[in-house]
Amino acid sequence: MPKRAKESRQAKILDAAETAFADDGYNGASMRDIVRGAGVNLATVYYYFGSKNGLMEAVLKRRFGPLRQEHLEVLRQFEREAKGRPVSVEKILEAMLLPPLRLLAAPAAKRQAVTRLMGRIVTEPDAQTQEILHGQRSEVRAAFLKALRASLPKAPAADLQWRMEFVWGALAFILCNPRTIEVETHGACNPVDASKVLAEMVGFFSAGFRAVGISTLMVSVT
Amino acid sequence: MPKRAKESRQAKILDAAETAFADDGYNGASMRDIVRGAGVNLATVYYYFGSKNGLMEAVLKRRFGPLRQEHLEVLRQFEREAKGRPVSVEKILEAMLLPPLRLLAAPAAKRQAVTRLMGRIVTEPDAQTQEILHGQRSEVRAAFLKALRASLPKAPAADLQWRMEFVWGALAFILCNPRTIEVETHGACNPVDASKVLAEMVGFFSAGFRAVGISTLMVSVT
DNA sequence: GTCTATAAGGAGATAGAC
DNA sequence: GTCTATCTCCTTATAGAC
Repeated sequence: MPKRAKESRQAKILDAAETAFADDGYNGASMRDIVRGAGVNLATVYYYFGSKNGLMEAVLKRRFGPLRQEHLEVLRQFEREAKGRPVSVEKILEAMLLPPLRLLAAPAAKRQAVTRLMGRIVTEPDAQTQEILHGQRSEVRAAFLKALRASLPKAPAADLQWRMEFVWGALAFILCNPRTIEVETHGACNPVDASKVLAEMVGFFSAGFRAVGISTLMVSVT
Repeated sequence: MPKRAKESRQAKILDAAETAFADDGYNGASMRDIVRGAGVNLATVYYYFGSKNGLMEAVLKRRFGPLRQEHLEVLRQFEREAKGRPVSVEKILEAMLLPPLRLLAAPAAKRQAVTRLMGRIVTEPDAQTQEILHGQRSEVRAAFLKALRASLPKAPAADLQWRMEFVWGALAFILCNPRTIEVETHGACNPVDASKVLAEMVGFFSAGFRAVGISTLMVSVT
């Protein structure tokens, strides 16, 4: 059996699994759904991936590995372009948002599954899943936090961290259910138009970052 | 059997179900887990709620109904206080964020389940679940959008809608997994401190809203 | 490497006694 | 209203032929 055929077989399984996990979640998707979608035998999946958990792990690693790399590469590229000066908040935000949003511009068939899975995974408190991502996330977060601190040296560190969390949250929300957004806004917002989304997010969040520390209102929560 | 006992029985089931659904998701939580947590017989749940889906519906309605009411009430209160003038962006944000964040300040035992369930539900693309929330969400969104348009009359409507989606997304993220945030920020961010979170969010997002339309950068996404 | 067949158990839901 | 017992189906996973 040639190597190309093997790889295509595994890729088919990963594609089907990605779609199924994105649609129904880890527990909701069954191995039988997945093998039906991939057009392979049930035992084949266990031969290649060992277990349902192993399959999920492979699905996540295939996507989040390259994404992490791209995140770090784009940021480094902007740092090179800045030639020693701190990178602007706008550029940092672009580096945070562009790699994931680019997935929204992927071919239609795969697009929805990839992004929904990503958005979903971020808010899925399942311990095993979280652990798979922890290492990658920490590294990316640390890199962006460092860039933000250099760019906004006067801002308290905790404020920057909070704001970064808000950005990740908004991003996850967009990725997770673009359809809902389109429906709830009666078509005014079209999440598939990635460059528009990027522009909106950068404009919105950069203003927020630049205002850090300006107004600190306190409200009692009772 | 006195009415009080009945209610307490149903409430116990709802509490256990809320925790289970928040922990493991709809598909991951089993009816047997739930009855174990509630200390009741399996058949009791079917007697009161008919099916697993009916139980989920009841869980959601118990929380989202009052939340919707509170959202609208707080906004109306601020509108009264503004005496005909538009409500400030800061106040609108407070009205959006305070009711859900207040749940973070609830008694520790229930707190986590309620907020995680809410955060999770928002990003759960399950069709049935989404439908349960659609009506409530539309009404709340419309009310806040109207207030925002009155407060920022020069801003393009689509921009305001995008920005509102970002706020909901960030909120869902905080509610969903406060623990992850605490861990990933090495304790710098403490999501349980609701008034701090509110202040951070209002400060961040109000600056973003006020900057609407100022800078519209366009980046090619390729 | 790929298949069939099946093990072993958990799921949602219900019938019917009390 | 509450319980026991059970039905039926589907789940993950594996053993073993080819």
